[in-house]
Amino acid sequence: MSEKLTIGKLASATGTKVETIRYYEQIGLLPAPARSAGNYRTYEGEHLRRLSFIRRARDLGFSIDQVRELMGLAGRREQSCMAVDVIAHRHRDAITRKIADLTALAGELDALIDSCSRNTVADCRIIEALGPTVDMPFTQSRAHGPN
Amino acid sequence: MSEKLTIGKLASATGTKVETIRYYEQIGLLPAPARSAGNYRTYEGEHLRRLSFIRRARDLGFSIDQVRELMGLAGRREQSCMAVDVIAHRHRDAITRKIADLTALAGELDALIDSCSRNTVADCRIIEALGPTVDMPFTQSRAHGPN
DNA sequence: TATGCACCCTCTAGTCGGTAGAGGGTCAAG
DNA sequence: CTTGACCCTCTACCGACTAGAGGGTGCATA
Repeated sequence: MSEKLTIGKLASATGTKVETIRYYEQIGLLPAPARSAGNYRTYEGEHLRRLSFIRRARDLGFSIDQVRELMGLAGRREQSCMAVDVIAHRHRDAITRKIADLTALAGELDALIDSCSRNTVADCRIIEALGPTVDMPFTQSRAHGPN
Repeated sequence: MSEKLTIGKLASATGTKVETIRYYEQIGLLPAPARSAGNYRTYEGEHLRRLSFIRRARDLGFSIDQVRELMGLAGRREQSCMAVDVIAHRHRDAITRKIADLTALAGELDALIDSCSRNTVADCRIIEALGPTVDMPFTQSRAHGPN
């Protein structure tokens, strides 16, 4: 039983912040460990395994709910892993969509940036492109000011 | 002065939710409008212009702080628009990074998904790849259960 | 033995950009 | 005069943490 860890050791072993570990315990993602005489959390190898799993899944962008699902499924070793596959695919699809969205956004921004003449704000095409009216954006508002 | 708008009209004119408009007022992004006798917000053309600007910038992914900056700059018409250009470029760079991160992630996920044999969880390579130990993930933990 | 320091504890509040709901008031039409 | 759409404020919630206050513990060193 030399595998006892303080929260700090577990944190550095998994590349997680101490606060995050306590947070995972609070939301029921990581089981509450035993406590020492001085009320310190004492983690075992099992916690290390679980937290590593959580970290890897999180690093791959799975949500906490997805991680919960994956961990639930991981325990049922004799069942089909189709459900696991489905979660992974869904996540992959979401990432595909996100990349497409960002790429479209990047295109729009590039057009905006290219149009900038780098002169004064008065004829800045970026500001122009953002505003609905071509001339006099916000000139009235200086009376009561932005913010 | 036929340009007076209720919050609902402003919302549908700009494709914003009513709650979001009130939120923008609360955080000082949109100036507080005059009130009617019945305490209704009464917006003018200027508000419409400002909110349209905000919406477009937000749709392009600028943060609220960036929108604040852009609006501050938009008023100073005689100054150089270099600062505007800088904000746009910074945002564009952030998006480039995000796309790269997501693309890398997608690659990792694809490898994971390809490796799935679609048999039982026991030999599911997805679960395996997530866990640090190849055998017996979480088998002890079923005693006190996940969550 | 005292003291210092790193580490741990709980509890609360803040981040970002809204969203949702409770519990009420206003306005115009029929 | 009632109905229903709209508006008001206030508060709490979402995800996934992060930060800080105010205190306790454990160990090494003087």
